[in-house]
Amino acid sequence: MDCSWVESTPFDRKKVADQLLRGHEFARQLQAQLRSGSSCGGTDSDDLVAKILSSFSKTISVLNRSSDADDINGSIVDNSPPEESEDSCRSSTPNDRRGCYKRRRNSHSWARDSSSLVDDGHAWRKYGQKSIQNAKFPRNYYRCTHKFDQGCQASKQVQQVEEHPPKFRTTYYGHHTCTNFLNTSDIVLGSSNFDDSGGVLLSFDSPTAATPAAVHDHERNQFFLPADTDADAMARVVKTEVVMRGTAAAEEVCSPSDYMSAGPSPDDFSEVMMSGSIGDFEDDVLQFHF
DNA sequence: CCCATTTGACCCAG
DNA sequence: CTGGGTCAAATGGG
Repeated sequence: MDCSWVESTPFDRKKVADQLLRGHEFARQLQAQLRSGSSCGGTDSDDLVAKILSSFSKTISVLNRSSDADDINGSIVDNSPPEESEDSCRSSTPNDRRGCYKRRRNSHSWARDSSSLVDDGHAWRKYGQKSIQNAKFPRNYYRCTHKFDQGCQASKQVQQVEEHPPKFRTTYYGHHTCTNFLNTSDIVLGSSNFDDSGGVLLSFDSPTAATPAAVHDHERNQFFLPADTDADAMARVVKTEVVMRGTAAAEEVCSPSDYMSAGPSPDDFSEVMMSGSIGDFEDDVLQFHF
């Protein structure tokens, strides 16, 4: 229910809706190309990816300007000096934890289902476990090990959702800003896991898309990549999504204009992939939430 | 001794 | 008020 940015200005709202629709349309075209199988190395695909990137970059840029630097900025980068609310309240009154933490609000998240507990290449520290109502299995809460020494805001929840074919749902929140990766080379595009399962579902949810136009045409932007989608094509779509997310973080570090004009280099992309912990794609579903 | 996990209490959003 | 997310003391392993 957090749509403060939507209410900011009608001008921004229209801009966001326009850019989302553009991105949506480009994505649809890209999807068509992927399905027709004529995308390998084609300049059309690259062109579309560039357009999608541009649209979503602009969208994020507008969002970053419109929001009060709370949700989007705060959840992605903790570049700003950490407000000492945490420390102060902890040190002053150890037994009174009222107001000592903020519950995560509508931060970006994406979920993946897997049949086993796979290592995503990041160091996680478990900090909680809760039994969830109407759920057979407890939910486990993890944060990045480098939350405090590097201010990494990434966290994840893992919950077993099925027993017989064991199925674990991992939901990731926030982005890794830490630099500790266990094995980077294996994580990104180095595997042939793309083609041995039933395909991958990419779902770009938009919980903040209260914009009428956006909701109308953009309720759920899904890409289903068939099992025979080649790794290259898959990488393009995922790259699109990941760079989108990386953009917001990048804009905190460098200036938006830098990013917009130059665009992400392949190196940037690799780094974003890492920090997003988009790992191997052996699993069934990979789902993003914005 | 250090660090990760466990676990009950605490806190907040809905 | 309740469910769920987080904290932090206690505990255990290396």
